[in-house]
Amino acid sequence: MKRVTIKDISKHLLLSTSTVSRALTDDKNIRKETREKVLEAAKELGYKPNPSALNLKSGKSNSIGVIVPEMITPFSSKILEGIQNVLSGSKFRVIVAQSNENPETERTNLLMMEEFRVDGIIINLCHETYNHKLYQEILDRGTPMIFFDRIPPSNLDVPKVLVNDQSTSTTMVEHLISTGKKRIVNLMGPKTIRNAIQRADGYKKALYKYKLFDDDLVIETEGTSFIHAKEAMKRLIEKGVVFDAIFAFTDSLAIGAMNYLLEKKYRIPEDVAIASFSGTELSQMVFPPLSTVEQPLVEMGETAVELLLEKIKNPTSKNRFVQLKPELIFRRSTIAQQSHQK
Amino acid sequence: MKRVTIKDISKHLLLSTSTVSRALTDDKNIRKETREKVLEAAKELGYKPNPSALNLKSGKSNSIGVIVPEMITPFSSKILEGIQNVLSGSKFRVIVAQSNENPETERTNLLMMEEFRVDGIIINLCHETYNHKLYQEILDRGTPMIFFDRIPPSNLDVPKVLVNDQSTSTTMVEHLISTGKKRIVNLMGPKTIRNAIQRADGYKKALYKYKLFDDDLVIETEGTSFIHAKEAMKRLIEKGVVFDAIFAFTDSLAIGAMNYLLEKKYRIPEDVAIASFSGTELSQMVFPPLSTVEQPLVEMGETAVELLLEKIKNPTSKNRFVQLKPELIFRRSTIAQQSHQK
DNA sequence: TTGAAAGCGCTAACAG
DNA sequence: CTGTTAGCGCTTTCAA
Repeated sequence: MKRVTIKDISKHLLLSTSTVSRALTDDKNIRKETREKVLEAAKELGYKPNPSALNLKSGKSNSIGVIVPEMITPFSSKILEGIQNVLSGSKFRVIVAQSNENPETERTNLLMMEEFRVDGIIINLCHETYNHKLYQEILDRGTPMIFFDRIPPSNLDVPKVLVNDQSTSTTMVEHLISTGKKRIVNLMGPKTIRNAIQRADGYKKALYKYKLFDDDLVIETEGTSFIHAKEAMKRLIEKGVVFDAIFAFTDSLAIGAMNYLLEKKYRIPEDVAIASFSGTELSQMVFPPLSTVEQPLVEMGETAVELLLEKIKNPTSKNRFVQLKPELIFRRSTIAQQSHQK
Repeated sequence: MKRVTIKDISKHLLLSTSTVSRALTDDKNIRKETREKVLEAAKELGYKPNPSALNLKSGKSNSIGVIVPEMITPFSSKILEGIQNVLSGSKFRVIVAQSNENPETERTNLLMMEEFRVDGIIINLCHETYNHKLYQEILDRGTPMIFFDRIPPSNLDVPKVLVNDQSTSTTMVEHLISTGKKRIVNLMGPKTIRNAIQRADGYKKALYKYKLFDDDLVIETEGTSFIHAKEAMKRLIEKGVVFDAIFAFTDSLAIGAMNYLLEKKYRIPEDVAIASFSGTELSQMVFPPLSTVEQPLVEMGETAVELLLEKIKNPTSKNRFVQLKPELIFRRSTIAQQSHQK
């Protein structure tokens, strides 16, 4: 019941606590046999270091805060998997908080992380600018922050990791064009998210190139849930816009749009092809499965921690900006199959 | 940059640290004006207590460990939302770990939580019995544990929270029967999960009642992902089993089965109706949307923390077993709509 | 009502 | 190579 401390070991072995500490910390100033004796006793007595004591001493909390906008989709889950890959077995623990797409909640989470004295924060924003000042303040007060996926504007000099939204979007939209589609909608997500704009830019580039662009084809959604996509599709159709394909900001939006269309008896992809951008299991969980830009999410998580550990070790290190390479996956939502009855 | 400590306040005010501490901890042995003076100075200087120091003193870590089998589906996300609802603004922080449906990883996570000296653990098992001994050991060593959703066998006396799997399953299956279905498959999930068996029992009860039971209709899956459902469906069909409805253990399994059938040109629900059990957004994200037993997941998370806080406050308190009431939601996957062209 | 001092578990500077 | 001592930030006796 009572935890074994370094003192217990020292009493047991008739040594001083400092000697025990030295053995445990692999200090050079100790005789080999002594160290071994201590290590053995530690194991025997079931000694586990007390993190609070370590933390008090070092002034660090040995924990890393991860703040994500949501955990409804498997997106954040994948990121966390990457983070845990790197951190498991290390002294660091992971504290997770969700902002529920609400910048005020994000603010609370950030302040909470600071109070907990986390050694660093890894964050995926839910609004591009809302908490901009706070990010700067936290950085100034000495907590390193790494941004991934939805990052702040470039006037904030911080380490970042994401995929190249723009050029990948262009490629995906070109794929749609290559299948013969001419009226491609961009279901672009909210303008308050940087990536939505980036991906829209990539989309535009492709459409300009093939002289297919039309303002009516770009439609903003109020949020990122599948419900927002349904609303947007409704608006679009009521407005009388004709379209034969959709390029959506995320899997959730693509799915919302697809379900709305299926309900209205559209055939996918014959009447309307759908492509999305994300890389979560969701794209394979719907029918027909979605063509999508698959981001290397686990790797993104891993990279984010690595950038953070770098910053923790050397706070004055240069702020790196890592771009990962996504993969384009083509599935049934954009490629018709020859039909055959069951 | 440097954190403000209680000492800084004491120097600033020419008081002793103990007085400052008293003011901050709402001790009665302090003059009102002194307290106010201290509080004001604390605010002015931007004082934030150092959790590590508190923890070292109290021997507690003021953190709560949450261990979930997966975060691919929004299930755990909802639970975490409930947990954060109760805990936000409290002194407790939440440490999350995923077991990836692997009992060995679960074991590692449990030991990690113990090393971190969490004040308690909230856990959703990934295997009914694998780590049974370890649960008991951790409890014996003094860390309270609350189990939710997938709970251990009843010979482990611990607080638990879940919904009534069995009787709710019966009701849902009776719904399928009421729509005229006679050959209802139970896609039951792995037998190593208690709830799978419970739900199967509920299913059987309904089928016995209406004399519809047939051993061939019960099919176990190897795991809980949508891929396992596809495999199971394939096996079932190859075996030549005739069926007109499916009752699935979870949303993921229901979705996997549905997609497999849609691919094979079955009509849902006309050829095969599908009902599931879970309560995540997933059931609404597919087409047709799934009829499902919607569990109050946020509430489940809230209840779990409350049970835990109770145990933390009073370790000898009786182990409560809370059953929450789920809601049956009927959607298009079991109820055909009159068809009309777009 | 306040201050001085001890101590939570651990590390590290300083002696020996 | 090992022991003594101080101190991280805070709470809590014990005295005053």
